[in-house]
Amino acid sequence: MADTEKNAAVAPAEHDNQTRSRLLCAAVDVFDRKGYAAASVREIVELAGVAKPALYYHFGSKEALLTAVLEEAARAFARKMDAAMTRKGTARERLSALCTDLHDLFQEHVPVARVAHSVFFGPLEGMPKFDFTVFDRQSERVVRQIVEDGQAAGEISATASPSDIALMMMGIIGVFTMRQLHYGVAKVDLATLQRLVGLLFDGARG
Amino acid sequence: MADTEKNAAVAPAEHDNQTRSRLLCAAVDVFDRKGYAAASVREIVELAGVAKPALYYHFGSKEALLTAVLEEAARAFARKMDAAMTRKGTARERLSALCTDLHDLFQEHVPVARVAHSVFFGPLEGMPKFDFTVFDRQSERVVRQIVEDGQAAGEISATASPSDIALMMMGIIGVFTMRQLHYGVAKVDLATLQRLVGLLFDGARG
DNA sequence: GTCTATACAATGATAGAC
DNA sequence: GTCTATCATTGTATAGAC
Repeated sequence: MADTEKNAAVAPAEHDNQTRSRLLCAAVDVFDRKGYAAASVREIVELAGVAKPALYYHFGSKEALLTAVLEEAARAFARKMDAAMTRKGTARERLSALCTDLHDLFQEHVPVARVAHSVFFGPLEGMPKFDFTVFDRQSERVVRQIVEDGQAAGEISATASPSDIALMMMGIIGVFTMRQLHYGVAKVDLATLQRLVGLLFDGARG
Repeated sequence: MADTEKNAAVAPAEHDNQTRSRLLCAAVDVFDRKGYAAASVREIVELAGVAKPALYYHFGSKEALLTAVLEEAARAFARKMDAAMTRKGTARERLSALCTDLHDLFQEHVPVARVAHSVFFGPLEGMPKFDFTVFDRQSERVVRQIVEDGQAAGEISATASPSDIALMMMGIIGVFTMRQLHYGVAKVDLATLQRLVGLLFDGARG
């Protein structure tokens, strides 16, 4: 009873996650275009080129499929944030680089980012249990760290509130992200992004 | 044939828009909790205490019901923005007041604001045709006007880009709005809001 | 204007063969 | 692991009485 299903070879589950990844890819596309609630499993499996039970075999439910998409997105986000944490340079340079990194990350994965964004701003009921505050907490943690380093180096006023500056950075990140993911509004290019960080440092007063 | 239905009195349609307003109110509540796509007309009419055909008599479809909600929200938003445009004071005071006004507007109508926010960040397909850029354009227009007035009065650096400052303001508005409408993240209080505007003027450098 | 009763399509999920 | 065939449920919308 213990070795009834592992009598093949050394590889336990090496057949092909091709079906699984095809389903994930199709799910992102349909969730993005229709929204999670309005997306039908029928359309997802047709786009993936598999039958319906394959989805339920690999994920168990439509809800679990969305969870899998979000968890993969959260891991990619966390990797970028960790990289931003250890980068060297002035606070201004590091915050600019953080914005550029996030800009590039979202640009490379627009559909996934749109799904995550949409679910984050969507309703609570009928949604999978997913702690979206990880994005917020990770962002704030990294920005606060950079700000405190900048204060220690004398680049940022010692009397300034790190959490206020972190909020301003979240605002900058929010505004360019929104314009990157939402159709119909003009995108913020990288040069403008750099100027916004500069404006936060230097002030509008002049 | 011309006067077959207006032979009653002077009042043409004064019976009671009670059913209509009850439906609008119930729609906001259900759209907020379930999201537009997952909201069922059955739940809406039950909450409103009317039967299903009453909804289709007054609005024609579930989609038109959402449109009615959004249009009312857009009118309330436009009124606040017009008021902010004509307010007197320094640029700093006017931008602070603008933030406070929007904060209060959203606070008084959290469910409606959540619905509008959710649809704005939601999918395109299956949604009513609604030009969400009116919010963006109105905000930018008002902020730019205040910034240009501030530059003319010497309160804001003449070399600063009005559109950059407008983007920063949109970021501030975005970050406190997001934290006001989304459950699970700490709200930004009014005092912090004032400090953020101050930070935009004075800069983090100190 | 508002109701009861219903038409009819589409949904998420499963049983059982292979 | 993947399929065909099917289930029970729920969805939006409407016909017709009052």
